[in-house]
Amino acid sequence: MRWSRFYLFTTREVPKDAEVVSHQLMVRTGMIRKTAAGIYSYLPLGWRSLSKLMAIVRRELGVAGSVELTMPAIQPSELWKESGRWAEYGKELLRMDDRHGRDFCFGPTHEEVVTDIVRKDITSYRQLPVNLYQIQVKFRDEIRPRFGLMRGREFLMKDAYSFHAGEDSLEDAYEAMGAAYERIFEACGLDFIRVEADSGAIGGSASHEFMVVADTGESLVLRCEGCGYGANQEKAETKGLEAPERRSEAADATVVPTPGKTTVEDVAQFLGVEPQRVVKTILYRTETGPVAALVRGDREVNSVKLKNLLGVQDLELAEQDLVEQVSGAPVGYAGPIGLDGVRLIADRSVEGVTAFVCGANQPDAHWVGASLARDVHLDRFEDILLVGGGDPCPSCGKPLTISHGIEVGHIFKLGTKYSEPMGCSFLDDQGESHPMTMGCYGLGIGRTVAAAIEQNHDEKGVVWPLPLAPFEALVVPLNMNDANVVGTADSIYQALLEKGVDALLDDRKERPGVKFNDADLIGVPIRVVVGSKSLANDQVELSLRRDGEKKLVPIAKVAEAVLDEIVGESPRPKS
RNA sequence: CGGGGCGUAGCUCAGCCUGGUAGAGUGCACGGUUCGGGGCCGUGAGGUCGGAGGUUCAAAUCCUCUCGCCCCGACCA
Repeated sequence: MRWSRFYLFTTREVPKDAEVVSHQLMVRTGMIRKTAAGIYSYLPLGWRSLSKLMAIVRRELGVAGSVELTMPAIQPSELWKESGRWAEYGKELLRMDDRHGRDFCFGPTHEEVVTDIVRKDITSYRQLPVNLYQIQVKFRDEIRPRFGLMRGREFLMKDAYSFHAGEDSLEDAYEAMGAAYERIFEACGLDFIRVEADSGAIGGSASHEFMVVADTGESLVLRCEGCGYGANQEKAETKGLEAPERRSEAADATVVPTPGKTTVEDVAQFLGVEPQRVVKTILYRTETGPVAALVRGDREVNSVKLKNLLGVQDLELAEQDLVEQVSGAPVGYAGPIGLDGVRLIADRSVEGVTAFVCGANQPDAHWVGASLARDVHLDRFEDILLVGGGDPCPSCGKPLTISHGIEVGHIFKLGTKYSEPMGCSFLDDQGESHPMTMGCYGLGIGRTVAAAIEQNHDEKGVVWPLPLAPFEALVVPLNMNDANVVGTADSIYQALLEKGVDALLDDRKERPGVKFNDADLIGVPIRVVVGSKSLANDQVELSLRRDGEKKLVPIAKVAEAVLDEIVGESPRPKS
């Protein structure tokens, strides 16, 4: 491709609405253009990188046994009503109606559509398993789209769905897809981790996320350096926290005034105890009534764990009125002692806490010297703890580290969540009908490319890993008025094309400085600079964007040398 | 959904408080110079000041409404 005929316009200015590097660079390099909030056009340079990723995805999913199709972006409400999600899915679902007043939505995901397809074709266990995928534009009406392609409203996603006669078959597909994801992200040169994720209250028996470690990531992941355990924060467990020092417990707990002390920190300081000795009582509202969650004062409740444990649909922090109604005191003074008519769920972190402090269920007062055994009767302790960095690993006990991650892929064992209500069933060898067991597998195309930039850039611009680079090599003639320079550059460019190298020729009549800066910005991995000085010795300059080291190469051997670099840059299989 | 901020040239922004001829840098066009890291000199084109209404002799500037965009928050008692 000749730059002068390509559609590629870089900018020096950083767009004011771009906060993260990947967004800034994608705009500055002319990869994307915002069309509306959270909605982007993919310009030619960006589309080339996205296409490279899509090619890798197609290749690896083929290996995993998934078959490509394309489903409609616009979906009829009937299917969503069948699965129940028309009512469940909130405002993120973009709904619309047609001229006849029929309801539709712009698909944020395609479980309903694919299930509808499969139930019409598959009737026997002999036809299973089935594994289908598509790469398609989706829409989720996010409250706050941000970070460019990282969290857009419209986005490109690969989504795959598998259908099985049973758990074993699902397990096979799940592993095959997980392995494919690892190959894909490895091919992209990404530093990623696979972590356990929450699989929700309904259906799913397992779920993993693929996270790219980056400070700009919006998710939190916990990892163990020791044994390789990894989980996102919603799912993460811990071996058990060290209990605060035991205290002998007085005969009775007493209520003390704590005027205006509504936070654990304030109460602990006011009473002169460690926050670990406070038991925190958090009230939630659910569709099955209020719930009180107990957690050690220095820790937080993991509401996802709590929600799963209770098996409820809705779980939200109780509003002020409900808190007063349930605890008889304003927010800040709830406690487990004498808290009637509310389900009490205690985290394991409170188990060993003796002589503790807790809210007295009356305004401006707390209990001190309370005892679990004497004052609160709890049958058991649950895991509803939000695990943090430093907590012991659940499998080996070493301290976990916490980091931000960008979720680039998510694989999920769905079970029969969709197949059952939608009647997607098959006959087994006994002639009995069963709903199919399903898996689904998502991979964010735009987000993965953004993550790759997030992880591969310097102060001058993008430093593309070769597999995702929009071009593999850039040929830069420095002086467009020098016929020899232009001619040599052109013949090198042609030679590269003949060898199958994805090459870009910067044939613009620009000053060298402009060309160098643009070259650094767009980050093409291999650069061939043709200048009159080295040309005098029949040499050109070859360098890699990654390290910038220049070496002189005879003109006749340039194409060969570029090929060598491409081979050298290609990811090697991990042993 | 709550709070805050911003909409002025293609882009980044001044001007608004204190009403009176629409500005800079960059980009773009043309000419010259330069030709290995966004060089220099000159000339020029380019703006319904987001939109509507109001106040005023006069509104980018003050008031009201509206649209768009951005940021923060949306929970730990």
